[in-house]
Amino acid sequence: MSSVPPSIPSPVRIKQPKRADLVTEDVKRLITARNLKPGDRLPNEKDLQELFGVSKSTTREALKSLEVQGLITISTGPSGGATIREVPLERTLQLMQNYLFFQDISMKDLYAARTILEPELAAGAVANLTDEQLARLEANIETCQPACGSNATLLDQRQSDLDFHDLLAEANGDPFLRFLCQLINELLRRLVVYSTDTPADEHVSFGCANVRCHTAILNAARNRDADEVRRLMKEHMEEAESFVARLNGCLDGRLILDSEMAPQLRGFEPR
Amino acid sequence: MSSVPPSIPSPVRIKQPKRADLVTEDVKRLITARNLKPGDRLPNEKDLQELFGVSKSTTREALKSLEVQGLITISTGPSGGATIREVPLERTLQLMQNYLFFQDISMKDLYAARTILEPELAAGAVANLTDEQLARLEANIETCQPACGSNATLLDQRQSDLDFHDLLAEANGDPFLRFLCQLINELLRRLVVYSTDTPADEHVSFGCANVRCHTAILNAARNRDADEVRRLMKEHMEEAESFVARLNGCLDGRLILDSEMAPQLRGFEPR
DNA sequence: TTGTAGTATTTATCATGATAAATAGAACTG
DNA sequence: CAGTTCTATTTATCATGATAAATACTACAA
Repeated sequence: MSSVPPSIPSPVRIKQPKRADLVTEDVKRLITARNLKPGDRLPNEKDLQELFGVSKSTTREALKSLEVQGLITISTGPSGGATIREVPLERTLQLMQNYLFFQDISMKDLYAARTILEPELAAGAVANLTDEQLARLEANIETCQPACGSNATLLDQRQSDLDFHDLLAEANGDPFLRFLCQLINELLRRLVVYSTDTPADEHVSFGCANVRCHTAILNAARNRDADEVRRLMKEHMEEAESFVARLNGCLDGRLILDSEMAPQLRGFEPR
Repeated sequence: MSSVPPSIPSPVRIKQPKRADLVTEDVKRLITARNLKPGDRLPNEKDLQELFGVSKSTTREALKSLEVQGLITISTGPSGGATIREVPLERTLQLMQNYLFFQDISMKDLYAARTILEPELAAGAVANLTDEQLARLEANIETCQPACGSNATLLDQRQSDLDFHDLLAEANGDPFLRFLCQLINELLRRLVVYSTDTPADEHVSFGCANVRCHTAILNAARNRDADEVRRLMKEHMEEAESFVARLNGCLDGRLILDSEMAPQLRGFEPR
């Protein structure tokens, strides 16, 4: 018999890591150790097989893992293979939604976080807003003017409303706060559904209120009045939450698919 | 399982989605459509091959993708194969750290978000805290008493300090706010490094201040005084940030590996 | 110069096993 | 009954191609 001691049947046996996962880790170490940057290339499949002493299928699974994690793209052709890339925001948001799919997140929860974060995000963006960004904010408000719209148009407006907040997020210098707000915006964008029997005029009221709030925020931002922006945004969030509640807005519990997301997910990287 | 469908050469080339990714999407649709829950099993490899009309390697890559995303675990043996699971928090945090690896997040950014969120998190937890949780908080404070410790012990105390905040997070009823705070805690836990030449007594001061703050927060929590908890936590965050700054704490820019994380990542699921 | 056609490289996908390891459940044993 | 062994099932990993498709580059033609 071998020298391995008779494994004591413990309640939790240690799961043997799979080779592909070990290779994935090795590649990550390689990235950290060699300080590889987006655009740098990994060795091709054949070389990786030799480098780590594993078979083709194991190598391919490891690369698949890195691809799913958003860390590499793979292309065919000469000088093809795996290229490191900056993990796209969209990819991260999608992976996060896999998690939230199983959590019982309510609209109330989302708005609780939003009411805390958005005012600070907006206030922090005020100082950085360029003329161009201010112009885009103004243009966005135009788009959101609720005219006589079909129901589909009204839903489109809910999407455009969110763009206003994404634009503000872009102007904030804090990448982490930005990320948190983008996450919330994305969740609202993908998962909010309204009951079909909601009267259209309620939606119109919602749109009008948003336009009013956004306009006020934009004006305060033009005056570089961060405190006022914070105050207005807080009000806006509280009002918006009550509108959503009145419209029976709730979160759709479903898995987001890759194909619903931005094209960068497909792995195409211009340069 | 025959040949790949021919593609018509169009003027606008769209990146052809890979088969494995299409299969991954199909499985996700299956999960949503059939309302599959954690513990439910997918068909085995062979059946999936037939179901989707793809080869073994493609099937395996699709399963690998789902596994990396944390949506399934795979086991061998009779009645083995892919089992749906709730995406573990740890998995999600790791995937998110892949994203943040490329973002230039500073300690200041992290503490900005923390100072906004933690006070609300703590205040929201007060009403829900059970006696058992209060006891655990108290026990945690004991652990963090900075005695005469080696440098390694001092760093361990930084980790234990974070446990206090994780314990509070657990008691908050809002799963989304909880998630955000757990994310921050995890980032601090994994990525904060201190310069080696920091005097030990500064670390001791830090530890003492934390114990003081945590004690005050615990007392206020026992009195179910949410406002006081909020106020104390805000103070605590501001003080902690200045301590970290004085200790030259900064974020280690590296990729987190699976093996650093909790065992649930390995795919083991009791039941 | 500009566009096209050819060529070599590399991944994508398929096919078809073989051996090893993990595992659940049945059969056996003290 | 409790523990062990046997056995069938299923994935893990390897091996070894073959054909198809995407792509970078080069050579050639208008």
